[in-house]
Amino acid sequence: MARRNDHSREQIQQMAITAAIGILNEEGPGQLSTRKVASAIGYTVGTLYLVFRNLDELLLHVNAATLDELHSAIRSALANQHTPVEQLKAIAFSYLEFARHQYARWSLLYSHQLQNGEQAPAWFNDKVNALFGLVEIPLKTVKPDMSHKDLVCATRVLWSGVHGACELALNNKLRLGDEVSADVLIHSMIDNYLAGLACEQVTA
Amino acid sequence: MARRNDHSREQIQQMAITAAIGILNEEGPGQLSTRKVASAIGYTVGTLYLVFRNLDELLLHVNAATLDELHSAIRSALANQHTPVEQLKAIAFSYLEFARHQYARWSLLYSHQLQNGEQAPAWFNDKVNALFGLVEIPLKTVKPDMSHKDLVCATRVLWSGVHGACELALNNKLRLGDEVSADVLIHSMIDNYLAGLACEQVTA
DNA sequence: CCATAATTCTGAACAGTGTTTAATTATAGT
DNA sequence: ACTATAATTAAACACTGTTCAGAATTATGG
Repeated sequence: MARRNDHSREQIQQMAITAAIGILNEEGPGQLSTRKVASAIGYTVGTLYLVFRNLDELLLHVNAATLDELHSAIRSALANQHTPVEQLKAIAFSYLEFARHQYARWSLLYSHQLQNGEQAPAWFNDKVNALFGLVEIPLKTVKPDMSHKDLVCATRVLWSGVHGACELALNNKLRLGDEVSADVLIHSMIDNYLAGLACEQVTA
Repeated sequence: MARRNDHSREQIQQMAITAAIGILNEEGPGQLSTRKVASAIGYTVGTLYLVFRNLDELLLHVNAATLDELHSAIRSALANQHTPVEQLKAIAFSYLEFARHQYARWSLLYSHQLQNGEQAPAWFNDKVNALFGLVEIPLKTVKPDMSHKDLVCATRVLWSGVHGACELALNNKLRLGDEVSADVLIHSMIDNYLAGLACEQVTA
């Protein structure tokens, strides 16, 4: 059999992405394979390679969908907060919550590396930049006299700091006792880093 | 052929670990396989499974060796620093340098997850704790009135913060411009977090 | 309406992976 | 010397990502 023409290429693409996300959520990253995705959408592997260059490209689209969901999760968490510090914490904790509840997809965001030194496409990088933008807005309110360079720097410090705490805490790599949790780490990180920025302001 | 008895189990174990490190350094994590390690030491896969339970256990030993090297790299960087803040920065920057120069092994430290929810053995966790201990010493000098809980917390915040900055910067996930680098992020992170801790002290 | 061209899709193949196990061989003990 | 024991291999199993010849269907042109 061949030439069913049941779905367009775009439809098959979207079906594959959805199926991959399903497998990721229900069976974990180790169980995701091209054959499994293909059979989940009622096709064979060959068809998958007609629609994606390789598995890497499929995963890139899965990651794009994840970035979109993370973006809207953060935006809705942001809606109820008014002071900039509360906003920054809302971002951090919705990030942590997302990592906890969508662990497989969240970790794929970082574990997935493009091969052969290929660059992610621009539309993908735009999604990443949009996320950093969400942090930059309240940060600029906290310290309006910041240069652009300092704003970029502070944004990345907060992002990678919170990310590192999430990653290591959720992977049990921090040898935390009962007293300290990821939440405590993030509170301390944000409070003290922002306090540090404020101190500088006084002495400058 | 069989029963050569050329090496003891411990020798084969050590040869395999060394060979795995070599492959990791020269060909990258994607090229590491049981057959390759086995042939590099002049044996077949079966012998490897006589000496390690599985590939996971071999990688655990590779990681243990990496932790040891990281420990001694930090200790030698620490030797020339005298003020606690300089010591904390020396730790952070030798961590960054280690990540840059031993990237494959450094990332294996975090990407390698034991399967089936198995726990790392105690002797491995001791090595991790020893690293955190290196941070705790100068941190306690900076702020001697800290509770144990606060010390554990601050240590992990600094560690995961610096780690997150290294990971994301080295993986090009931060969309940094030309102005900002991993070094700048780490300086900002440590300076402001410590300044934040100091501010608290005044107001408390 | 029919022949031909173009496309979709499959199924099998390839080279690789981790892991297990039967069989073989060299050594050690009696 | 003979046997029991331990070391080692080679082959197998079930999987992986990827490619590709060919089959089957649709679309096109005369």
